[in-house]
Amino acid sequence: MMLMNMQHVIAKLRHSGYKITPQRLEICELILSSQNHPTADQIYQKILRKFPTISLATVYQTLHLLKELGLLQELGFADMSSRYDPNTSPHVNVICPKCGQIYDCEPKRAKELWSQIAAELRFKPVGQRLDVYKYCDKCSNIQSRNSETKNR
Amino acid sequence: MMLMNMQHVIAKLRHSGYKITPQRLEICELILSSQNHPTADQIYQKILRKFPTISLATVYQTLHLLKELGLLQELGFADMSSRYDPNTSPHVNVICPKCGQIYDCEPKRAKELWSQIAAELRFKPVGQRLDVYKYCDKCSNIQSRNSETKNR
DNA sequence: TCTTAAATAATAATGGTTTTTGTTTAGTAT
DNA sequence: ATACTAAACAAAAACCATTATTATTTAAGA
Repeated sequence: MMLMNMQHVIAKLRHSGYKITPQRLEICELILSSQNHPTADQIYQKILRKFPTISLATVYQTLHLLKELGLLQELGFADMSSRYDPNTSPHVNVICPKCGQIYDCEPKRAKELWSQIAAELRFKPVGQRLDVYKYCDKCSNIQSRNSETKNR
Repeated sequence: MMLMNMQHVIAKLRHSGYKITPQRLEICELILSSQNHPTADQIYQKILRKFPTISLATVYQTLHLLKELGLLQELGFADMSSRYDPNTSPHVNVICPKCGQIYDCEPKRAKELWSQIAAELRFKPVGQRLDVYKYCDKCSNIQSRNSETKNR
C-alpha cells in the first residue's frame, strides 16, 4: 500500500471498528487532494468552509487515528508544526530549511537505497523518513543577500 | 566535516566572532560524549551538576547557535521536542516509534546510495535526514501484548 | 425507531520553546 | 594588570501548538 484512497480509508476504518463520519472523510479528502503536506491548522482552516462548527481538536484526533491505522505519516519539525503525508512508502521529502515548503520526490534509486539499507540493518523497519534540505528559489535569493552578515 | 570535536568547535566559534564561554564548551562536550541524541532538557539536567545556576534558555540559545554554525543537526519530532545530533553527515537514525529512543547507524552503502540520489535530484542538498522506525526491545514486547486490542 | 458507545465541539490545560529584562562576563584596548 | 563594552548569561514571563476534559451529538446495530 502506497498512497491511500477513499475506498481504502473507509474499508480500514470499518474493519478496525471505527465509525465513518463526514468529518473524517472530509479530512482524508483534503489531505489526499493537497500536493504539499498540510499542517493540522491548514486542514482546519480549509474544512471550516464545509463544517463551520468543526473543532481543531477533532482534526488532531482524526489525524492521529489515520496515523495509527498506517494511512498517513506525521512529519515532525523543530521550527514548525507537524505536517501530514498520505504517502507512507519510501520517498524523499524535499524541504526548504527557511520557509518549510515541502514537495515529494520519488527518485528511481530511493526504493533501491531503502531496500539495501534495510538489508544491511538486519531488521525490517516499520517505517521510514527521508528528508533533503534545499533552499527554494524564493528563499535562496534572500539567503544569498544576507549571507555576508553574522545572521541569527 | 562529519563529527565535530572540541578543537573544531572552538575554532569555529572564534572565527565566526562568538565568545568562548565555559557554558558553551560544556554543552558541546555533553553532546559529543552522549551516544543517543539528547533533548535540550536532558542536556540541561546533566549540565546542572557542573553549572548549578545555568538557565535552560542558555542551553537552547547555545544549541541554536551550534546548529547555525553547522556543528550539529536538530531533529524535530511530532511531540514537539527536538533532539540534537553532532553527526551532520549522511547516516541513519534508528528510532523507536513508541518511546523515541534513538541510535545512529552508518550502513556502508548509505553514503554511496545517498550521493546517487542527490545526483538524480540534480541539486546539492544543504543537509539531509534519514530516519528508520523500529520498535526497541522493550517497546516491542509491550506492543505485541496490546496488539490484539483497538489501542489508542 | 431505539439504544448506546463512540465521536464531536467547546474550552481549559499542558509543556516545550522563545522572548524579555536586568546582570555578569569574555575579549580587547589602555 | 585594569577598564571598557558588546555579548552572553540567568531568571522569569510569555507564547503557542498540541492534548486533555466534559458535555452534547451522532453513527451503527438491535
